[in-house]
Amino acid sequence: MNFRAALAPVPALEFNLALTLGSGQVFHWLAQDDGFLGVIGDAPVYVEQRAETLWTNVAPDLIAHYFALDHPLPEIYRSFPTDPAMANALAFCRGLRIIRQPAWECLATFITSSMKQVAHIAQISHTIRRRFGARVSFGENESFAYPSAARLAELSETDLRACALGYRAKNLLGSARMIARGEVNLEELRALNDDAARAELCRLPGVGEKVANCVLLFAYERVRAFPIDVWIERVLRERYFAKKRKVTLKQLRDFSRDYFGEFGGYAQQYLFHHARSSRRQKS
DNA sequence: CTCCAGGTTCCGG
DNA sequence: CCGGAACATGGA
Repeated sequence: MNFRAALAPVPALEFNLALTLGSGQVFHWLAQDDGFLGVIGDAPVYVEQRAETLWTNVAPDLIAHYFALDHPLPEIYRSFPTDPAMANALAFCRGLRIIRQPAWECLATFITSSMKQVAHIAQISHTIRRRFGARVSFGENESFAYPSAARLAELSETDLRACALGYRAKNLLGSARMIARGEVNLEELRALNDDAARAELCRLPGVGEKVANCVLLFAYERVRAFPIDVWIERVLRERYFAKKRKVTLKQLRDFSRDYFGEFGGYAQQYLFHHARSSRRQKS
């Protein structure tokens, strides 16, 4: 591919690109050549990793910001609790970073994530992008930006159900319309503390505590947010409450908030990705 | 065919 | 606050 001759370098210490893109926090990147093809906002992006350097067609600053290359991983690792489950997850996920996604596309994809496998979420994301998003390209590469809330707001529920969304179509449409009308302002959320921002997100249809925490973590840099999905719930019950009979969701929430600390979101993502990877290996 | 997937919402104890 | 049920779809 001729475009690869013009790639610019971005220093990237303590970073594993493939691990980060494959960890279930973002869903639209596709493997191409020795790297990945995707979109950041409206910019078509190719990025590949060679040792401790990323090579890309876009501005290095854009890449460094999106992949959160400024997050202090050594400090984050030191903050992790020292228990066997966490140690295994860290050994498996070293170099995985929590990235900074654009808020709306992160929110929208997690609204469509409920009771869906990661592969399905990616499939839905690509269908919505291809049908309703702007086509962007550089050289021979073509990608599709995620359609804005205003764009989705003008569609019908039938249009979205045709993307295999099922009951999630109503939620995505309802949220897009509330945001398009200005009833919820995703930019103003940045000024709020975690609890206030979470409460604001939960006003949207299809957004409960888990989805709100994913959005806080993956789009708002709230690295303490600890989403509890079926995988993490299993990990917590099996590895941290092994002896207990009845453990409620509230107990799990309280425990994880206190136990995993100021970078709990990182701990959560490492436990999540490790659990999911090792489970799929077995079967 | 059955089971499950990065849940949310509503409803009765 | 807690447990159950309904809600769509597709892969294993």
